[in-house]
Amino acid sequence: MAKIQSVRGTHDIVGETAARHGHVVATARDCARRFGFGDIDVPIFEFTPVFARTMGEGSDVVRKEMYSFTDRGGEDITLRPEFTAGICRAFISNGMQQDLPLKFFAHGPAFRYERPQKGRQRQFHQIDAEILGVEGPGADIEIITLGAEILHDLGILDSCVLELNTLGDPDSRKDYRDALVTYFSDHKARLSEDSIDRLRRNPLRILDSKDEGDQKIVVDAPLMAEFLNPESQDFFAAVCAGLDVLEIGYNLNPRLVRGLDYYTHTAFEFVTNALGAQGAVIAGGRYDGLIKMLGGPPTPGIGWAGGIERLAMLAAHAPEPDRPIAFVPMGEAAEKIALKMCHGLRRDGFVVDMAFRGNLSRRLKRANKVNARAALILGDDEIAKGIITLRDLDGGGQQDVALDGVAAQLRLLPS
RNA sequence: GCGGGUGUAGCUCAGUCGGUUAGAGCGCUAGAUUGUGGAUCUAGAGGUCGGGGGUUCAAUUCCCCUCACUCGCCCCA
Repeated sequence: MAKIQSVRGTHDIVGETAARHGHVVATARDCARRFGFGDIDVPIFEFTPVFARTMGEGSDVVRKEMYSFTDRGGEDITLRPEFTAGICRAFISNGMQQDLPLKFFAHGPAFRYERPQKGRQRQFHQIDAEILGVEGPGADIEIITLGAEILHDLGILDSCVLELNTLGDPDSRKDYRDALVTYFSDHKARLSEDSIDRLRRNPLRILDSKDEGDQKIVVDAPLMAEFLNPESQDFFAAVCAGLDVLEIGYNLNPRLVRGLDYYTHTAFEFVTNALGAQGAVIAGGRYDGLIKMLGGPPTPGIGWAGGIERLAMLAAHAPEPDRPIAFVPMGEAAEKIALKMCHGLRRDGFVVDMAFRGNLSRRLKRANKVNARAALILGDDEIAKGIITLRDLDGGGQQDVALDGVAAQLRLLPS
């Protein structure tokens, strides 16, 4: 490593990118609050079993994508590859079952050791929403609606499609899985290598295979719908009906699946075709068996995660921040007065930028660069007269303003 | 983890069929304008041509390895 560089799959988030990321998070959090979600912040690392158990020992993420290490105390630790497991662990650790139902919003970095691509980094950032303790389809409707509304607020709902499916309750799901294994085993000879592997580890995922040969076999595979018991059918119908009422469009996709056993009922993904292979921008589902599996009280849950990098790439530019006022002191006496005046203006709510160096010309150039609305120029001349020069950087004119009238005069500037 | 593409200035990119001091635009610094920005003009700084090794009289250019980015697969947000 001749030149110091960031670790593969990690990126510095600066400037325009930082503004866009901030915009995604702010928009999502604001939206989540309107839906009654409270903030939660859980540790960035957990004991490895928290993730290994919840995501499934056989899943790719656990088998080969986790950042796991032994810490100095000998503990087996893993950087979070997702949010759900940590939030469920926090729910158990803090005895929150008394407060059900609970609705949480979280955001922050997550880590997966994957081959990086655009929209897929090793350190990436997610927004996350979870509803715990609601058995009925109302939670499914609300969590999906929240996702749609965030996309709407970001201005990208129209470029996304909501893919929707149900896995049914555990009984339906098990019956279906068995039927699939039987069916695909009969066609094993013609399945791709990947899918033969999936047959053992995660048969539902064969439905989602992109291999052409697999797809020919999948066409005639049994459908989940045939295995849904009446309760599961009613549940899914209620979810769809709720989305219909809210006029949230969706595409029923019987091949959208979740491999792990504690997933039940609703599975969904908001997908875009604008990001190549990394099309899922918000995805989630119901995980009624998860908290029990972690050793907590049996508690239903549903949630989703959204990729901030992906959302930020799709979303329109972040709104322009408030334009600053540039404060330009000339000379030592002015510097002293400026220090105090700047502070006062900032306390009054103005955005004030004061360059730390440079002559008048230099500082006005900087003012221009930071898109300042106006400049306040204070030199010996002004001090002698007890005024300050207010220069309108849009119009170009300037005027003398009494020192105690600056705030009032600044408010008069047309934006 | 598998298969392909790409790495030249802070940024976007030319270029060298292997040959003396590697270029442009934008940006940056300074001056024209010692207290007045945007525009213009002038000058300047900035590159171990991603890194290492090999072939060669000579490598930024050809070969190998490696690192990073990127496209697809896998997986997923």
